[in-house]
Amino acid sequence: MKCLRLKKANHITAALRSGKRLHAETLTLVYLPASRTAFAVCVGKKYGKSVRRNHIKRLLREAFRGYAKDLRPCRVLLIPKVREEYSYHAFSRDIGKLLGREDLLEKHGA
RNA sequence: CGAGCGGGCUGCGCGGCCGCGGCGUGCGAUCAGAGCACGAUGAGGAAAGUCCGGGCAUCACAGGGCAGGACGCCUGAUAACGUCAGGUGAAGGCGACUUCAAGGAAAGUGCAACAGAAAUAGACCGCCUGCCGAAUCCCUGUUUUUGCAGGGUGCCCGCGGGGAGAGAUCUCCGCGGCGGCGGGUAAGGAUGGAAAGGCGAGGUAAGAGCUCACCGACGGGACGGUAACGCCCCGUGCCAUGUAAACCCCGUCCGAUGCAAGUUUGGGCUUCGUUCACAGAGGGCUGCCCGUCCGAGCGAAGCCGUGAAUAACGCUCGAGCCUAUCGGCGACGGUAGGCCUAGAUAAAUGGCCGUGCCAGACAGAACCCGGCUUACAGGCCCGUCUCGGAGG
RNA sequence: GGGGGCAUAGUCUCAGUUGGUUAGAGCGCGCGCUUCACAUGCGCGAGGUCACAGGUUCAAGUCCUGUUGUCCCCA
Repeated sequence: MKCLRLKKANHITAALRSGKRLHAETLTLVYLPASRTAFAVCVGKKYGKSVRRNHIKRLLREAFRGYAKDLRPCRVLLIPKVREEYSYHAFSRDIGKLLGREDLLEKHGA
């Protein structure tokens, strides 16, 4: 799971510049095919104070974790949309929907 | 029973599955890593605001003066403090108790709008009193002014008594009013945050600390207390308002910068230097001055930019925590025993299910401590505590 | 993480003296005049919890303390 962290600043800016953007009800997902799978979450100050921001990041990581194993190698940014309430279920459902639509998930066992 | 006051504690619990941070052990084994398994461990009372105080680090071993800043009843605690404890005083509350940046306004300067007669100082009204009823007022001239001269307007009202006169009326005295001028006074006066100690009595023409009692103020002395201060006695007739979170004075304290401090390792370029001495420029040490250091020994300084806005160290054992005991009213300190309790770097604590009354407030470590301040759902405990009601 | 600044009318730009009684100016907005009409010009007018909460003072936009928002700097 450690290897999934996307840290390099230039990687993030490259993904933001030339990656493909997918929109869902609760979040925006940006991805760029790469040799290794890595992801990052974007939660700035506009989402609230530190406790609230940390909570959003945890929910996003937890939701993405469920799909990481089956993902084709690419770099992914997760950007939530500002709203009153956040939940694990909504994030998980939307990530699954977006990844399935782009056919990024390998058929497990195929 | 009701309403309060003060103090303290806690800050969802349990079970299951999946997942995260660094650490240890083992496996693994590379150019360097990584990865896997197991184990214990992993946010707060405020981690927050960054308002104070320290440690620590660099600048110089932390220097002198000015400027600047902070604090301000007393005593103590402490590494230190603007914090804490115990007291003093003042204000508030029936009370338990609470609150207070609480030195100096006779060292000096500034400010005090509006209102009000008057604002740090006085006489507008009023009160009392003396003289007067062309008192006065207006104009002109003159004079430094007071004033003087001339002209004009104009000669107060009521009551009582006496006198003169035939009467109309005139005149004198007393009292009162009205008015004019002068003097006394600071009792009273619509204001104001503040009005020349307060209140009562005596006193007086009216008044006034003018005199007296009480209270207050000021000065001196005795006693108690380490002290702030308290209390008592004596004296002074009483005199200078407020503001120092205005400048200021007095006392105490403060070097600057802050872990993005700073330390370690490697590359390139430029500049300086010629080993001593002197001088000048520059830079650092604080805003200024002084003073001082650097400017070297084959190095130094500056810049660039790569590793690298992903290196390592600093980075967690510390004025540490827990228990017992002793000293102290207490803050706190001593002794003994025990314990090791996050160290991340886009940054770790979450998700789902079950369950317990309710879906659980404020909120997330970033070098570390001591405080302060601010935010906070709910729950629990303590007290010879206070007030009110009822019963015995 | 650490250090520092700012907040006054309408998401505008700013004054406001040593605390003093009515918080002003420009642009904008509204109305009227001018024009055939518009622009310009002229006149009049509205519009303020001085970011919020306490305190000092007789009196606070101003002084002090806390809170909130916003901006800048530091490897």
